[in-house]
Amino acid sequence: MQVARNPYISVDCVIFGFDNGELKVLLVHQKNTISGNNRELIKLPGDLIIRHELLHQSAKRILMELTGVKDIFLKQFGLFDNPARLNPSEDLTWLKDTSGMEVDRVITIAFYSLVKLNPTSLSNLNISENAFWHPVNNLPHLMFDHNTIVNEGLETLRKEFLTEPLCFELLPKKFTLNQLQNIYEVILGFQLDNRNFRKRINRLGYIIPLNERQTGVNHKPARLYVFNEEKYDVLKKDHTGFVV
Amino acid sequence: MQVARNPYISVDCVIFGFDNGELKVLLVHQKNTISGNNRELIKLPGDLIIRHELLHQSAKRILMELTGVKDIFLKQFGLFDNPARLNPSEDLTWLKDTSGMEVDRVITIAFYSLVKLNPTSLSNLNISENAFWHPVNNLPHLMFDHNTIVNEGLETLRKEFLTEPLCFELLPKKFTLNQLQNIYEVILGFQLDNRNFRKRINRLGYIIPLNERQTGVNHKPARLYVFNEEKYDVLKKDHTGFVV
DNA sequence: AAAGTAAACGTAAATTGTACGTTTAGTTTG
DNA sequence: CAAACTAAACGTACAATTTACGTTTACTTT
Repeated sequence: MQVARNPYISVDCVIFGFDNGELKVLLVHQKNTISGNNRELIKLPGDLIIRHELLHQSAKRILMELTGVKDIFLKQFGLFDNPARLNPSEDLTWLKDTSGMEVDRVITIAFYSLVKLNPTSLSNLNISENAFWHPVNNLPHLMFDHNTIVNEGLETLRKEFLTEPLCFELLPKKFTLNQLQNIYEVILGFQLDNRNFRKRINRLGYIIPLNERQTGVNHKPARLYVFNEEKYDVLKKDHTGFVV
Repeated sequence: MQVARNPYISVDCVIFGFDNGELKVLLVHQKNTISGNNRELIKLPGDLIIRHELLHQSAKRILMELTGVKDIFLKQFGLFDNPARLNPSEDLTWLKDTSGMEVDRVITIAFYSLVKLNPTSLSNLNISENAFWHPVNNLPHLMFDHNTIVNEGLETLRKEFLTEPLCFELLPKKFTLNQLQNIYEVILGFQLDNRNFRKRINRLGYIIPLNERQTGVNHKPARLYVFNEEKYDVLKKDHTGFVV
């Protein structure tokens, strides 16, 4: 803790990981160094900000230190400022111990992100032995108000998933329609009709079929597609989609 | 400035007012008390937060002091934390003068709201002579990064307007379909076909026709409708509306 | 009584949504 | 090498919604 922190403002990151059909969250197992307290402490990745640091930078720094990942998209989605959100006897003691500062009230700004986990990337977080992925369902008890933060993050993710092309964060450059459909089913939480899904995708005009096919599968190989962001931007511009 | 402030965190409010077909923003004209500076200072309603205050409370307090309005819905939509957002020679001087504190960096949390302006309510803000409504188009130069904050607030408003029943914030309990349509046209910024608009509304199932009619108009009086929030909640629950 | 004004109803074609059945192209197995 | 297996890919019929218009109705003003 060499660098000067701001004792009033922290950042917490809700990093969702899509792991082969299951949605997970990145958590950190905090070694409990407080004397006389033996409870397991689990929390979201987060920290007090450094004095003149941009909050996006704080979030990136925290993730970099923890996982080694750079260039992750991060979106601010919430503010948690209830003065009672820190348990005075436990959380504040912990904060004082680890930050070395007098802390009386901390507001936290929450960010979320969505990354894909697969054998070659993040599934094995060797960088920090304290970080681990946990399914979003059946979360353990987290420190502070972090259970609430995860739930609001999940709500935000589902909402944004319907209006932003977040799905492509989870796909390789070239993907099959079934991979795309699977992601929708996992995030939205229900099944879609494959035949109607294909028709819808083909109508969109910005998910482009290639003359390439899947390899290494033991059945008819599927056609590969790419997302054309330029076409997306043009076609979405005059899309009203108004509901009420 | 008797109460202890937190010198790192402020709140800014982007209050949109719907004034008979025109969208306005609430601004405050700041009397310039800094010696040797005669520029007009205009800004959003905002302030440093009080030490242990909830940020929603800060926003409500600021609006109450300024306009006398209570019970306004407020939604956090943004975070503005660029250390360079305050002009050191001008903005920081002003902040130090008015708050009486040493200030080196202030992050601000932005909230927005939407209220209706009409002769009997807020159009004439007698409560504070410094507050005034200004059309969202052709905004003057505002202090700090407040022009940016207004623009992002407007973007958020338009987005949320499409998925949340915000329009009813602007309507009396009983309203005509043309009043409803007018609000959509002003906020979204384009015209709608009246006949198709009526059909869509009738299909929704939560905007209920009454056996009452408009009075005091010099043409065929329109039927009055009410918004049924309970039906809305039920009907919206299983509305996927997914777009990709 | 006629003209003016906005409300309210209606209709036909195109597009999209929904619920299914069938065929195709590859791999694996006997 | 043919049969079985697996998932991909195509198709069809009907319902619901969207889109672009024309027409009628009810009230006020001249």
